[in-house]
Amino acid sequence: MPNSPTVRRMPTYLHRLFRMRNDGEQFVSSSELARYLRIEPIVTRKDIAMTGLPGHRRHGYVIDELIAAIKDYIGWNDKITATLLGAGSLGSALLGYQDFPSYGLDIISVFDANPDKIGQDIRGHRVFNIKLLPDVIKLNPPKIAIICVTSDAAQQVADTLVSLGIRYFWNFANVSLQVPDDVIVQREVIAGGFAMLASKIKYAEKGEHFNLGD
Amino acid sequence: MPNSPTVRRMPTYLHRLFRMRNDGEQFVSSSELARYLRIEPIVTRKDIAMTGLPGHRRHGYVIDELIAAIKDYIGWNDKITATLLGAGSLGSALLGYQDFPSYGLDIISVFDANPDKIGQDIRGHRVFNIKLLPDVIKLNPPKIAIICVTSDAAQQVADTLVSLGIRYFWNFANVSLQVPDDVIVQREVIAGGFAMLASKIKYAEKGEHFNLGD
DNA sequence: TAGATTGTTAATCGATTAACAATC
DNA sequence: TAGATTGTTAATCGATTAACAATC
Repeated sequence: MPNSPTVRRMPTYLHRLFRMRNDGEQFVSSSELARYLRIEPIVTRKDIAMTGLPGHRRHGYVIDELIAAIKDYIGWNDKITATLLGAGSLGSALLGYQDFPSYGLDIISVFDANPDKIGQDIRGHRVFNIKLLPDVIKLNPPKIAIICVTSDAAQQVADTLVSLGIRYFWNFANVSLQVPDDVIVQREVIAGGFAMLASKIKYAEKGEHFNLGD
Repeated sequence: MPNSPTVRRMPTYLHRLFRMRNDGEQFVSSSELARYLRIEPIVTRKDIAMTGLPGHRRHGYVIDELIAAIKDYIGWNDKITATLLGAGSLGSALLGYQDFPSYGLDIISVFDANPDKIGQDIRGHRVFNIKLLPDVIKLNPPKIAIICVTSDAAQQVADTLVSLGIRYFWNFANVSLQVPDDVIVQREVIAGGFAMLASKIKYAEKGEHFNLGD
């Protein structure tokens, strides 16, 4: 039932709403939020309608209520525990992502195969030897696994995690993980974003026009 | 004219095709690629049709030709020069991204405001003081700017870059940049991916069903 | 009241899916 | 020939956009 374009716009609304709340504002209109995202106000109204929150004609939406409604809609009121696989550059970057706690994401264990990394403390997280994966996960099972290992290693690590009962993955490796049907994988395709930009550049320079889209 | 879902699937096809080529294979069928991405073969055929490459009935597509056609379609045969703003954890992670050169992306300058970072060498790139931005950019103008500074600083940095003539942005900051209409911004919304996963988890645990989607 | 804003219903658009023809 | 695969055309589905009614 979650609708992808709507859900993906939600964090951007939230970011703006936090700032407005900080500035002491109480109400926001759909056109105000839409202008910031550079979309049509009707899209924003439809998005907000998905959360079930009613607005106030003539005044818009109550910012506090809207923040709560959006957070609830995208599941950011629920705490989600995670294990991070791979403490390389991308993994370390995610460990330093200040916003994660406010998203409800709590990284409770970190693994790497590199002896230089094992035992180290990265941003407050002790890095475990990936050989200890089964033991640590059994002792302290996370809800999701964040895959930041190399593309070559990703499938094997995923297999182990599936066998340990992990059913949700956030995959930053540049592969499509092969998992059982009841396992949910969210892929973060950084190459896909760059492909969009590169092809936009290519067509823009040809003078062709196209929808901005995502 | 580039179609978003199609373009975003292209790097995943490529990844698989590189591996197949490595294994010495010459032909690939749409159903083979589709199985890997867990989509319907007709989607793959439509995607490939966008590139204009004809296949061979009974045999599928010639892998070498398909790689070339996809790379051309998403602009990965053209070299794109970039400047990186922000050498924090995410910026450093991108500097270490081994795949970028094969995407045609060449980071030619790196900037940061942090005195601890300035002058340092990060993965072979000297970090410049962001105060030197105008001088360095004028001397060696990049095609795109990759924004990895904090959300607070992103808009100001973008304004400067726009005034220096940069017209393409890849934005990893969690804000919607306000730029002139002729400037193209590709946003990488990591929070959006997590929002998708979190709401999928929420609905999955309620026992509700929904399209897997992205 | 007039005006601004939400919210509903219908129309449009674009992407996916289905059916099947073409052909190697 | 039979079978596998591409490729075309039409149908469906889902998201966006448009029009406008409701109401504070």
